Amino acid sequence: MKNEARLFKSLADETRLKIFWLLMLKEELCVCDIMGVLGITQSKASRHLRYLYHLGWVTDRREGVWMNYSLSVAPDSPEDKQLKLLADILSSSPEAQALKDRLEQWLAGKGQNKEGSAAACQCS
Amino acid sequence: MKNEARLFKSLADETRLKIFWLLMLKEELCVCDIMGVLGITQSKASRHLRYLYHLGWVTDRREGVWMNYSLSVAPDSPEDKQLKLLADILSSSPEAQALKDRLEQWLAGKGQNKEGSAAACQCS
DNA sequence: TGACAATATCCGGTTATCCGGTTATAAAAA
DNA sequence: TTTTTATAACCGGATAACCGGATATTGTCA
Repeated sequence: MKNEARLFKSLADETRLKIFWLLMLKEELCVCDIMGVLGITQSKASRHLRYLYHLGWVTDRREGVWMNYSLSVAPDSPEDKQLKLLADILSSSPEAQALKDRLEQWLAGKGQNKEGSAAACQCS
Repeated sequence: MKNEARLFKSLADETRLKIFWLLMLKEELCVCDIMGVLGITQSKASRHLRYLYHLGWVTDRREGVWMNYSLSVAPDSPEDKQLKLLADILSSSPEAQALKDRLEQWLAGKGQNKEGSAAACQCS
């Protein structure tokens, strides 16, 4: 059952849990979005995203300089059920609601400057 | 979301996962059952069981010298749904099936000697 | 009471995890 | 080509997790 334990280990870190939550809310986010919304260092954001990537939880999509991440579970797969349950658990947390607000605020601010272009990442 | 992370951390250890699985199969087991079926030291079995106890996943019931543990989730509670999903995930593992066999074998062997008494724990 | 059996806790050693800071890579822009 | 920007990988150091063996605790029985 080593695989199963490893699966849960990926959910056992608060930062990774928040990243899961953000990606369930938004579909696709770049590293600098995660950094900005969670207020963490680039090193930390990237490290956890690669961790999830190597486990197969997320896929990456390059868009010029930006690396976009999104959840990569097939609909109706066991992983999909697990994610739905995870969303259930997280959504009842007040902290998760606050994060949702911060995400929307962040994305709105991003849309203002250079709304024609792909993105405007005023990181730090 | 610290609480949620801690919750998943309790599932992130292979031994604890196996203990969960055994308790889902049998309802109530003493420490020496866990030791015997999993082939682990007494120290290890007891430590993980206390860990789960302090998290509220299991309850203990003293029966003379023996300490019996059982899952303590209320029916239809969020934790109950989590456990059902956990059972789902684990049951598809071949290792889990093997464990189930070993458990039945162990319990059968236990019933033979002293079948009138509460138990006969030929530990080690 | 003393001896014993099952379990809990303590001790130290090893390993894994997480972090910030730094450096390397890759794509765009100048 | 050089520079800049976004990201990935690497490097110690601090902390936490896990383990086996030893010891303490608790209940039972003679």
